[in-house]
Amino acid sequence: MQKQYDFKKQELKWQKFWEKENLYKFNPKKSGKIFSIDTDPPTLSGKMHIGHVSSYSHEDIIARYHRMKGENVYFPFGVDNNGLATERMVESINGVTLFEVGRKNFVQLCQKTISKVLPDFVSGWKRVGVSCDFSNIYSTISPAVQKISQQHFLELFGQGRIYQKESPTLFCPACQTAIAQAELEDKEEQSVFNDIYFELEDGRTIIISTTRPELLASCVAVFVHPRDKRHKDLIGKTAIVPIFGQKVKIMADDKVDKEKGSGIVMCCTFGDTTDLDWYFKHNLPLRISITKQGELNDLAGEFKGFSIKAARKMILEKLKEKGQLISQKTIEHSVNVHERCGTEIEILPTKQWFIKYLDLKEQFLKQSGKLNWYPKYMKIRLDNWIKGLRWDWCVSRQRYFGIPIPIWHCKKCGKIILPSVKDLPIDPLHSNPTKKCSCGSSEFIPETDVLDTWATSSLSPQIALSLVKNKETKGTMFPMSLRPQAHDIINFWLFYTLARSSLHYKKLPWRDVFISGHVLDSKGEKMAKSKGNAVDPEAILEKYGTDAVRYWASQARMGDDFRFSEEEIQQGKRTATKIWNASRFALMHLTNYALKDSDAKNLEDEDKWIFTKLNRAIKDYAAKMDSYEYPRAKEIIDGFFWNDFCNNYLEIVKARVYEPENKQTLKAAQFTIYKVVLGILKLYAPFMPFVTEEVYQDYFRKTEKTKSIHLTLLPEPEKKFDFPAIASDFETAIDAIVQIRKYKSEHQLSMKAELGEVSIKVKNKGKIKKYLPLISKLMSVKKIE
RNA sequence: GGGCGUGUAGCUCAGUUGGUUAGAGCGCACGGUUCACAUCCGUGAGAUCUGUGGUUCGAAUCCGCACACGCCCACCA
Repeated sequence: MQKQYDFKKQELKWQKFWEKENLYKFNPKKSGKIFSIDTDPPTLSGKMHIGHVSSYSHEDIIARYHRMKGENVYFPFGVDNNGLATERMVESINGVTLFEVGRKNFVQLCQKTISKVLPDFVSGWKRVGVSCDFSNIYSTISPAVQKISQQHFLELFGQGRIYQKESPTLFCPACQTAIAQAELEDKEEQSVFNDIYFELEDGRTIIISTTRPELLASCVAVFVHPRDKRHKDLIGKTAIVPIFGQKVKIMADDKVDKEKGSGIVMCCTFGDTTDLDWYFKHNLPLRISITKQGELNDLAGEFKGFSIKAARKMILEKLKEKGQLISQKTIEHSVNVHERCGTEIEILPTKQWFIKYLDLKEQFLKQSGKLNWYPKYMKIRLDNWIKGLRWDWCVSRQRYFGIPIPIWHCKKCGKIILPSVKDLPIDPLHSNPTKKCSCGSSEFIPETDVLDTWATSSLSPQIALSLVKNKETKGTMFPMSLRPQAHDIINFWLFYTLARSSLHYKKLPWRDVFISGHVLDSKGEKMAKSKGNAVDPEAILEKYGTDAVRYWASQARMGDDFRFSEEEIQQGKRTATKIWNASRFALMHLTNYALKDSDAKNLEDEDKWIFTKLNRAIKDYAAKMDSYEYPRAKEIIDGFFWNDFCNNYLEIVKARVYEPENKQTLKAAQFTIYKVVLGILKLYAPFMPFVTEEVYQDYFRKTEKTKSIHLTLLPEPEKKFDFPAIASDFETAIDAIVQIRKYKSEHQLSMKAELGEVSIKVKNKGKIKKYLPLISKLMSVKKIE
């Protein structure tokens, strides 16, 4: 063994070893309880960030723990390379836009680019030591996954839960697609609040304040608050919209904010979601003046063809000319933007496909209640979201690189034609139905929309399990054991998966849900590229090694965001070095020692003490791990290893192994060292898989036989090594040692200094009488009272 | 506006079902080792447990209120 632990060399070596040995390959035939993880497939959008390192470390600690408990762990890996995010990546890598190259070429380019970047992408996860089965990974755009997704779509169609409807939809003019409620994000924007005169039919004038004057052409009503005394007499009157001249009714609705502006508000189809509510509630006419491209249309007359922003400026100028713009003031307000591109969303009537599920809110809430939530309070977040749902799930997207909606429309009678399941996956653009339409026509119009990525990701348990080839085993694996994920996508991934599982199987998708947090910068602020405070995981892994970084990650409390801390990583590195070093030192004394259970007969009290402590640590550790409290488990093993084992046990046993009084006591010490070091390594293995493997391979493999520490079983508390009474007495002896050390420290003496004449007072002298010779020898003290 | 969470040593965090002197790591001070440790070990200082009112023989822990911070949702004309 080399003199110093070279993490770079060793980590790479063991990573390759695991891969070569297919160590983490799932074996469906293996006996034992299955622990299956619905791994979150990272989005193939370039680089792994520090948050990935953290969250996959968490999952991996859990996976490794269960594997070492003897469970058959199914820990699959997939990449999400379906949809808008991938399109954007492909565009930026290749320096083209999809509009330039056309749909067919673009899809090909996507496939090509994906296969190019995938190996590098996956290697990042391997470097983090994630023990997924990388021999068989899935991709959400693969034909197999397309088939699963389309098949489930057809199933919902059969249930009557898929419908297409022209309906006001959240629409992103930049991405040219419909988006879902969950894809909205708030953005603080500066805007101008414009006070505009409206004339009434009876000649009076009112003032209306708006930030969106370009929508005047879409104005369909004016609202006041029903209990606003100032405007009571306006209700029922008719106003004339400036410039465009349409006559609109003035109505009352209690959603109007009396304090805002003049307390009179115009309703346009559609300026925001309130307009939408009013449109439905008051049965208002539809006046759309904006196109999907974000320009004004015919209805806007002279402003047709201008962008929203340009038109806003022009209309304001015209109002000014006419004397109808009274005042303007700059305000900060938040607007709804598309989370993928930051563009302000519009509400436009478009034809979209929906999954009907608003009627199932109660059922979803019930399912949420049946899940085991870690931490518990995250359930409330999901429940609030479910209660607040207002729209059915819009699953169609007007994108190119996605899973096609498997539908044709008959050109003659308009009937919807579905493919049969055995022909899936299909792209209606490139294939035709196998039969004529019932009306006799054989001409079809393909559906051009693709499915929202969440419509596919929500089937992740089905996708993950599709990789399991053994049918019998697969049948027992749903619901899965665990869904690990971050709290930011509870409303997306977690909810949608729960909903799909409910719709298709009337079952929970998993038993447990584990929620992790985000990584903040060292000051506790959100990391963002724009702020320049993002941490590059490559550099950190390079500098400190994976074990050290995982050590930092494993301090994160479940559900909580936590800070990036280079100090904690350094602590991790120290721990890895200490594990390597202490093991090396301890095992140095075991050359030529062959483990024999009979050696346990001659255990000294310090051996019995450390065994008792180990038993305790094992028990506490397991309890914490079982409830996903790995930071606490790590603390337990840290304390046992560093304090009890290194600083106390090794220091005490040193003399015994250097100069043993007899063979029996030496062998008892060697027996203890063997067992305890191996125990420590195993307990650390889920956290620090590399350094523990290094020591295991170097010393234990030849005797333990199992080819990797990660395939061994965790130690269990053993009754024959439990000596509570002796341990308690021995603990008192250690207290006495502490008192002697204190005396020496206060007198600025070396710990080795001989205290011949000085007598030291210790507590509980009676209890530790039998240890006085040992203490006296260890601490070089003659007189102890 | 609604919901959730957090507030404990200079910093980051533990504190199980309320129970004798509130813990750890880092940092700090002092000392010792350097024949296991690109170090390590020891000793120590440092906390009116955010505030406030209550329940109790007893509260960091339970309850009410207030304040601060963070997040989610809604609003955002």
